[in-house]
Amino acid sequence: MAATPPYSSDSSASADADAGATTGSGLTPAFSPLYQQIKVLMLQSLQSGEWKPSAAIPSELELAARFKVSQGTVRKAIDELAAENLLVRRQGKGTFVATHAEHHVQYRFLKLFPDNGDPNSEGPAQRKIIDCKRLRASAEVARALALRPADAVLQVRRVLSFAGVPTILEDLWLPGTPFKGLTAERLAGYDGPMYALFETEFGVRMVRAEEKIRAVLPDAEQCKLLHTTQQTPLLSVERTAFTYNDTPMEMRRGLYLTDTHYYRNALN
Amino acid sequence: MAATPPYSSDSSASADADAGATTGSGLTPAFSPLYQQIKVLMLQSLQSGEWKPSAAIPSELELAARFKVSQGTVRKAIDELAAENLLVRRQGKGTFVATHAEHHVQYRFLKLFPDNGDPNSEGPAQRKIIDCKRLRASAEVARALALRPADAVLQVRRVLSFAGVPTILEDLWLPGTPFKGLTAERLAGYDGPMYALFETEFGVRMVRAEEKIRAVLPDAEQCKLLHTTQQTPLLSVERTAFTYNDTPMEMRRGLYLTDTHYYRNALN
DNA sequence: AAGTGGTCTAGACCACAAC
DNA sequence: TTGTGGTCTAGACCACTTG
Repeated sequence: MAATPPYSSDSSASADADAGATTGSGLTPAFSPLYQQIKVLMLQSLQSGEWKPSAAIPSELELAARFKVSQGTVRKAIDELAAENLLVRRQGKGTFVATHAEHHVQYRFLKLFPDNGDPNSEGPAQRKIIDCKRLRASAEVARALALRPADAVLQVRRVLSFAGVPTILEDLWLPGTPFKGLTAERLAGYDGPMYALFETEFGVRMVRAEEKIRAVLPDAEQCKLLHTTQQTPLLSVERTAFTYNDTPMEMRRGLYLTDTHYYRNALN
Repeated sequence: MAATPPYSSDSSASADADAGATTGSGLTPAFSPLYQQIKVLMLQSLQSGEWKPSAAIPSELELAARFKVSQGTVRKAIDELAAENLLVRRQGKGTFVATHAEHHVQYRFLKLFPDNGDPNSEGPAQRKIIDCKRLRASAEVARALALRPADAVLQVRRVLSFAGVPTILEDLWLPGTPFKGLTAERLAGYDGPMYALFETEFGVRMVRAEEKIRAVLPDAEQCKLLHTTQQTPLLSVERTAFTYNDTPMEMRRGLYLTDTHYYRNALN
């Protein structure tokens, strides 16, 4: 890029791939700025495993040289990836691939907090795997995971307790193929967040998620596991988690007891 | 800034105020980059009403001249303000002060959606003011609004219906002083979002909010207003909304019926 | 054609961390 | 001292909107 001016027709941003600033098909000029093309290339490095969770990526100057653009342009690409929580910048040290492990908050996607608002006040959660079995996807699960109906899925049921009090009952479903080999023992033996295990053991990194929340009453079995009554209303939290490329990789349904905890959300 | 180098001790970013790059009190050097100081100055222009909701702010070059910095520096300040939804950029037209009115989504802070996920499918909500009265703040409300207990507050109760079905029952409390003159008639006569009325009539712009969500069972009165039974679990959504400077300006408690709707949340 | 935001560059220098 | 991210600048040019 040092030789060719920006916005020129020669917008080959890298040696191995031409992202193409304009995919002119007549409709929708689809102009894409250079830093967006760089971002796509970096996303590929993340997805392919070239850059692994918690590892440092090349320095900005190195990347600028590799992609033949200025440092400012790769900075803008990194800025966006950092804003999406895919990368973490550390001044003086480098830029690192984000991870669900070694994250100072244990559960990044868990929005349930004790009434006093301080998750540290109750210590780490106790986890108990109730069940983990292989079965065929129901219509609902298949839709959520973009599978064919009756494809193999893994189903896990577990209970989370805080200060010894059962508070969350979770059922979750994972696509069978990427998670082949996952067992109840494997889950029980791991002491970090589940999403951290997915990263290290199966190379699946959850990037974002969506939740649908409702108020419900539990059935008899759910009551027993949560030590509560059928008259106690619970939060039903249905989550779909995605890897790169918006690929759904987990469907989860949680029942939250909210007598001593609440679901916190920030609106901007 | 054109004459003095960056990071110099003469970091007076504007003619009328010296934001001071370092408030050196011995501890915590508190280094603040230039664009952050610019951001603070722009925040003051927003807060003081110099720049009003939906109006255009000066162009980047004008601001650069006013603050005696480069265009890139004011861009970075604007970038952050836009990321916080305080400003909206429109290429070719200018940068505008964000507003709760004329926003293509009617209720920016309302996260309840119909099961099909499309809020347009059910048309606009019907609003009915049940009550609007002046009273003294309870301990809980006083705490949430940072008032003294027994200070005057306004209490409003209303019901929102979708397709004719009562779905949300809301109680909300506003500090008496800033909202002096607000009446049920005033609320009922306005057809835009409540937060838009707050902007135009009282000069109060809600900037962000926090919600605490629980599952609850309604009492008899709540049941009547929502046309439901005491055995139907509801979402209790407790919201505190803030203006500039993190000043709480509204406390609200909503009861959401979630048999045909759900609360949607995006996790990043 | 003029004005506004958006992109890109090259270079200088600061803050922070590690050796 | 070196290397990394972070800030700031000045200038060129592109994309979009409006007259």
